[in-house]
Amino acid sequence: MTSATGIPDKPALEGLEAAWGPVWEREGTHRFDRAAALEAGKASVFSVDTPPPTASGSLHIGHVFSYTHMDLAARFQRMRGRHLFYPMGWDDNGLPTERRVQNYYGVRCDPTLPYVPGYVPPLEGGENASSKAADQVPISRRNFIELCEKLTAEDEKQFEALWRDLGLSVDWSLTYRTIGHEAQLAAQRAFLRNLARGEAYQADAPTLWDVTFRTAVAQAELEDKDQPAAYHRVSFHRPDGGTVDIETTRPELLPACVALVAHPDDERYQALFGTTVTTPLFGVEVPVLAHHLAQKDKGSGIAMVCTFGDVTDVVWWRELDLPTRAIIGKDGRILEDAPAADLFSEAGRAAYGELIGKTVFSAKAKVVELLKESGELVGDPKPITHPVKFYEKGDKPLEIVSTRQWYIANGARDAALRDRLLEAGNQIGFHPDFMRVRYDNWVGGLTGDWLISRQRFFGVPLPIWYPLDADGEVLREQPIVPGEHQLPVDPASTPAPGYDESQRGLPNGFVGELDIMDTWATSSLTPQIAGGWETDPELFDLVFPYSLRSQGQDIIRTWLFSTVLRAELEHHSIPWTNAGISGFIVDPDRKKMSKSKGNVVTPAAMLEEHGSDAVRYWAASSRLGTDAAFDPQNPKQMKIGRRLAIKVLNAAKFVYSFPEPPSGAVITAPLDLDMLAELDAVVGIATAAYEEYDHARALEATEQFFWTFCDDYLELVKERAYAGDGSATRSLREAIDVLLRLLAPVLPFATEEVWRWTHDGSIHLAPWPEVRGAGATLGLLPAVSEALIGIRRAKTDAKASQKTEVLSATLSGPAFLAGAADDLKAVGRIAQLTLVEATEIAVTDIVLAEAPVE
RNA sequence: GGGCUCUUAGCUCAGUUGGUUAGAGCGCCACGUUUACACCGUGGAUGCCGGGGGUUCGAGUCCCUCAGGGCCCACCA
Repeated sequence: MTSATGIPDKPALEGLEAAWGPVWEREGTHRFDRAAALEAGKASVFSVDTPPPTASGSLHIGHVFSYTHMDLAARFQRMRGRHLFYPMGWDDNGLPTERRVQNYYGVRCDPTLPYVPGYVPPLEGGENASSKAADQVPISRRNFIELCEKLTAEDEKQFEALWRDLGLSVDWSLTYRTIGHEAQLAAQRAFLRNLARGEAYQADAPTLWDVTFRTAVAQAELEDKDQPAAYHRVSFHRPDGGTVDIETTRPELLPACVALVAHPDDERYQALFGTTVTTPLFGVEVPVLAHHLAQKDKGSGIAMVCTFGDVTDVVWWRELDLPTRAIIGKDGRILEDAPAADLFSEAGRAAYGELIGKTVFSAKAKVVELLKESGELVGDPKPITHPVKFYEKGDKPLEIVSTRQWYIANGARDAALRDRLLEAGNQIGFHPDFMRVRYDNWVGGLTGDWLISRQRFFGVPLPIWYPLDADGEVLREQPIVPGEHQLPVDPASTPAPGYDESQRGLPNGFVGELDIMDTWATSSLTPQIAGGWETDPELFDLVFPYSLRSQGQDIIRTWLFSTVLRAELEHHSIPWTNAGISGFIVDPDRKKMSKSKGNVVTPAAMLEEHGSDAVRYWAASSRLGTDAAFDPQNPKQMKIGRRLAIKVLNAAKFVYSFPEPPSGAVITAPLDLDMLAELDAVVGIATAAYEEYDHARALEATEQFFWTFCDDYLELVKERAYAGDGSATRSLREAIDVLLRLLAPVLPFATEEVWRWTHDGSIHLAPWPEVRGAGATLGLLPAVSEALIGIRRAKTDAKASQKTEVLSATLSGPAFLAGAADDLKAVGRIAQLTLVEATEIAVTDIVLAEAPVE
């Protein structure tokens, strides 16, 4: 224990972070006391499922905002006597890390290369390194992963330092990494159990594909972006020599065309249904079919179906049982061998030859050129802007490629599961409540199961092998799984159970699955990872379901949903009883603040400039779910918080400067009793607000009272306090003790500094103030304050100093004002005060002395 | 196209189940260096509560409608 320290002459906010952070660490202030929690029982635990920030990204103001909200709830509960289980994770697995490593070290992964021990990358800290793939040195998968681990470890150190500076009351002994051993174990175990129950399965199907990262992506990771495009009117040829014109934005997919589709009711095309037409340039015969999804008013009303231009093509392809003639490879370039090549006309083969190896973009230009030459392009392309699906982290449109992938059932194709998930959502307390709608909408709108496999390198491997038959064919439908005791396992470097490594890739041998799991497949298990699921049952029982999930609203469809899903599948339980959803930060123009704008102030610089308490105050003054405007050029809210924190230091110093109340001092003065009764009411409001995760309301009520306490009460009792009046000095100390604790969640540094002047031990482990039921107040403090304002106004109007003596004045108001008449006389420097009973409070007949009394 | 959310002072926002004369902070104006605080104090001015209609004794609050922001989802020929 750090013993009580002296009260400094000039208390300051500077240096409090550096002073108290290490003390909290040394004293274990934020440590989860498992033994005590076990003793007190599960109900005594408050467990927090913390969002693991993406380690390779940078923390921004939005993180500070939402992590502070979480910390406010945690600190409140800790002071309420709950045992806090408050871990922190780092999401260091996945694509953002890979991308950052590529740029930082100037390398890229090529799994076919051998491992080079002691490899030294071409760049170190090359933030401005070229991101052009051509300039990046190919290295082995193992070398690549080593670099990933190295870089994320560095990032995580910086993140932890920032969070400590911000004063997050995380138990830093409870950290995890989503690429770490525990996370891999939990992710693989959960997957194997999904597989055993039939919830995980593999399927060969058209998949949304990012050509830059060369991986499949899931529905939850999609983002629409408006893109320029053009309608190209193109003529197909009827057997009778006539033409059918279609409009397409993707003429380069003509060689992948498998049909034309129009609406069954469309009279213009009814005669064509059941006939065939031939494609322009390539001369492939394709059927004209009817389908209700075709829209009469779009383009020419008849659409070309290609494998695959968009998700509607996939629907048509599936429902009309069309052939697959894909021409786009996983690298986004036109394949060398077109599946329909033998159907092409002579000219078509020549045309296709000119497309091979081209990107979609250049292939399009080439096809348009050829169509113009052949006269099959009608008119000029009409430029449009339309939404196109992108991977949220990518910058090229997604293609649809047919691949074999792993999925987890998410209710999209299973009404019973979907209902269970909706019911789970109902059981969770969303804060604010309307955020549940976003969850419901997402669950209700799912169009397919969750695609969890990724064709990447840095992530948790799918723990699967496949046998090879005597001909060396991979038997995909007979996956080999490890026992749970073998986990975590990397099938790329460990042989399948029952096989020797020498049999890898050989007939009658085995191959390891190379795909890894999507990062959400791991982070959907954060409660299980942090809580020791299956590895520490005692702990898991204590903390699961968690008390609180805290997160941003932008990841309801990903993290929140997937966590509910995994908990439902594995435990038939909700993962947490409450979900606190923070809004996001908008810039002064009401636009979502984006990193690209360049006006981003780093959190570290902000904490440095304003102080952590000030930044926390800013976050705390916004309610959950509400977007907060933030102008980095003019951070007013920070200044207000800073002012409050400084005021706390000074007011407390002032209070403690009065003589200590004599032992046995009793609070008798009406004004003192009334002030404490008001404070009691504030405790009630703040407590109820925090219990509802309404930290902003708690802060507002507390802050409002605190300023009244300083500006009015403190002024009114000054004279009595100087004189050593026990009622006043005791009241002041009791009040400041309560106020400090009410403010402790928001201003952990300033309140701790002050608390330790007179207490051993941390304020953050002090009990939250109790409502004492002090009863209704007379309203004496506000009434006297009003009278005081009258006196002050008279002096201000007279342009006189507040020190000016009042020779005489008349105070009218309720009779109870008499109880504070002496206090009013003292602070107002009133020589003679006459009391007149009235319902309205007013100070009249004020006669000021000529000059201030020195 | 569907859903959610917001619109209150110049700015950022409170405003509970409808209830006197609608609040706070910032900013602005004036005054004041008072034995906690100049990173200060005191006082003051500031409103078609987005528009329109309705319910009610009474509407910032409830209902309808229109307009405008923001977000999510859907659509992508």
